[in-house]
Formats: sequence, structure tokens, C-alpha cells
Amino acid sequence: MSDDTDACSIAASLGIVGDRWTILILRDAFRGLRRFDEFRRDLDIPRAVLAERLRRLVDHGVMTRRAYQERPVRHEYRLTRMGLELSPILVSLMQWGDRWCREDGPPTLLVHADCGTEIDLHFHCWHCDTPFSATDIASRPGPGEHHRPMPPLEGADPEEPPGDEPSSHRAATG
Amino acid sequence: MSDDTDACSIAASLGIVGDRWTILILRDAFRGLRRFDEFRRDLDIPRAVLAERLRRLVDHGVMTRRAYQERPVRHEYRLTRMGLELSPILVSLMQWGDRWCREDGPPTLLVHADCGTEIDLHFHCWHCDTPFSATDIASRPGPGEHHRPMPPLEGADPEEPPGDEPSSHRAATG
DNA sequence: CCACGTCGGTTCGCTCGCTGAACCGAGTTG
DNA sequence: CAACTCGGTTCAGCGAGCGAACCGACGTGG
Repeated sequence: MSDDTDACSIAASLGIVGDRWTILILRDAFRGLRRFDEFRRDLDIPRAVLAERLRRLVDHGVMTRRAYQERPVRHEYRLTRMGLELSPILVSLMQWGDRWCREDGPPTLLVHADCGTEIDLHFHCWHCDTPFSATDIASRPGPGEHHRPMPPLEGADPEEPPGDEPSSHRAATG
Repeated sequence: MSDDTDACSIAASLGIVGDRWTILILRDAFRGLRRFDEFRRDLDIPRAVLAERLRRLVDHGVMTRRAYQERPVRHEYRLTRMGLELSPILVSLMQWGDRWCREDGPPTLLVHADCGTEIDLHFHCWHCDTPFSATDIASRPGPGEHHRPMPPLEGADPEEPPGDEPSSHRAATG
């Protein structure tokens, strides 16, 4: 693969979590699963693959392996802070799937635990105090090296989504 | 694979974009690349794989293929609205990589085009008017079928990130 | 006219990773 | 001591990814 890990943090992230099984394991971890066999049964994943993926996640610091009992010693896997911070990725994957991969509406809603309000993960500029969309994103060099510019973006056909309106807010093209 | 596509929109999304090359192709599309050879050279991806991935993306409605010239007829690939709405996934992958996969700081910053303010993709409850994190997420059944509950989440070791503070949504560095 | 270059692919062996199934070791249960 | 649990490892087979070659439609230059 083009190892543009240096120039692109997306490529860097994919080096750790850029694989279907890994994402599903993490999803299950967010759902509270911790044990090898829980993951294995839920995902119906080959044992060897699960073992290898968990090892990778632990090696990278995304999960920890700790004994939850001695005699016989058995281990469980938990998300670290690094792992917990993957949540926006999983949430955005879920919301995109909700929106574009089904007609019958989301099977599960995510809400703010404190108040039960549905989670809304859209771009919002705290400076302009306004929502915006992908076409309103620009890029500029960061403190790290290896910047590659991103020209202004333009979509192709503005095909309508299957179901409802984009959202209550989200102005942009509308 | 456990085809829990019905129960889980994450699995459904992964069925379309759950593959390393596909994500990198989409990243390049967001950066403005459109032609077969642009993708191929930038990613150094095998031609056959690129052709197959683009075909899949077009089949699923994420990109369109349209001729940009006749004689000889040549095609370009563009993001549809469905594709453009993948941006939160890519942005969150990028921000996670910025934060956890490098010490030297992000190579590229994404900003709101209108005002240049850095993009901040964190959870924010518009009801409580407060930011929150993964551990403050709960779930409940949605309108679709097949709900699977998510118990309250608890991380393992609250290991510190390499760089700055976690919460208090990091404003633009400047 | 013919050789060469460009662009968007397809075809072809080879290899490498995923797969399901079997096996294993430490320990508990009956 | 046989059976079961849990967390793995090992192994043969197969399919997906790989680099390289080839292809077809067209423009270019000699």
C-alpha cells in the first residue's frame, strides 16, 4: 500500500483500525463485550483472526488485556482511552448506515445518557455558530510536515437520499 | 462474516466502505481526484483492485461515473451526495490519527471554508448545550427492527494521550 | 504508414491472508 | 476420570490482493 502514513492521518488510522473485523470488534467492545468468546460468538469470527486482531489492538494501545480471574487465568479486553476516542468514527459509520443503507429507519438510536437527546454528529462551526457540510471544508498545513493540499470540493449529482430530509438544520446547499 | 447488517448500521456501512483501499480512494476523491490514473498513481494501487473498488462504489451509489470526453471516451469518478456524506467518517479517522498516531502534530488541518476556523468534531448535546464523550452515550431502540441494547460503557485504563488535554473541545491552535 | 504515448481498463500467475476445523492446556464440575 | 469451559494455536485449502503484461481507442510525430 502507498505508505503515505506520514502525510495522511487517515492512512495512519487505517493502519490500526482499517479492517472490517477490527471495526466490528471495536463496535462490540463499545457495546460492552469484553471476553474472547463473547466476541467470537457474536461476530462468528475465526478464532485465529480474533486472536490476531485483539493482539494488534492491544499492541497499538487501543485495548488492554487484563486477567479477570486466576485459576485458570483468563483475560478480558477493554477499550483504553485511545480506544474510547474511536467513538466518533463508529458513530459516524452508524449514522451513515442508518441514513443510506436502510429504509425502515435506524434499528438503534444513540442518545446523550444524561438527557436522552439523540446524538447529532454534524459539522458545526463554533466561530460562525452555524452548521455546515462537506463542501464547506477547506484544508491548510498543520504543524506537522508533509502537507498535501485539498482543492475546493464539488459533488457530482446531488441525488436525493432515500428517506427524509438531510436534517432539521444543515443549511449549505439547501 | 456475521451478517448482522439488519441489526447494525455499522455492519451495513462496512459492507460498502469497510475496506482499506476504498477508504483511501474516498479520501482522494474528497481531495479532488477524479480520474482512474490519478487514483492509481496517488495510491499506488493495483489497477484491477482500483477498477473493482470504483465499480462497487458506483454500484452502491457512492460515486458516479461520467464521461468527461468523447473520442476516446474517458470517464471520471465523482462523489454523489451519498459519498459526500461520508465526510464525518473520514474527518473522524483523520482527527483520531492526528491525535494518536503522531507526535509532531497534524500534517493537515481541516477548517471551515467560510471563516478558516478549525473543524472540531466532538459530541455536543444541543439540548444540554454541553460537550460529552463516549462514556456518556446510551442507546435505545429506533424505529427500525432488530434493536440490540448497549450497556453503559466503562473504559479500562484512562491512559493519557500523547499530546494535549482530552476534553474542553480543543479550539483552533491559533 | 508506422511507432510511440495516453488513458482506462482486463487478464494472468503467484502469494498471502482469511477460513473452518481440529487440537491444546489449565482448570472446574459431576 | 470423563465432560465441559475458556482462550487460545495449528493446519490445509481457497479466494482475494498483488505486480506485470496486455489491450483497445485515440492522438502525435516522423
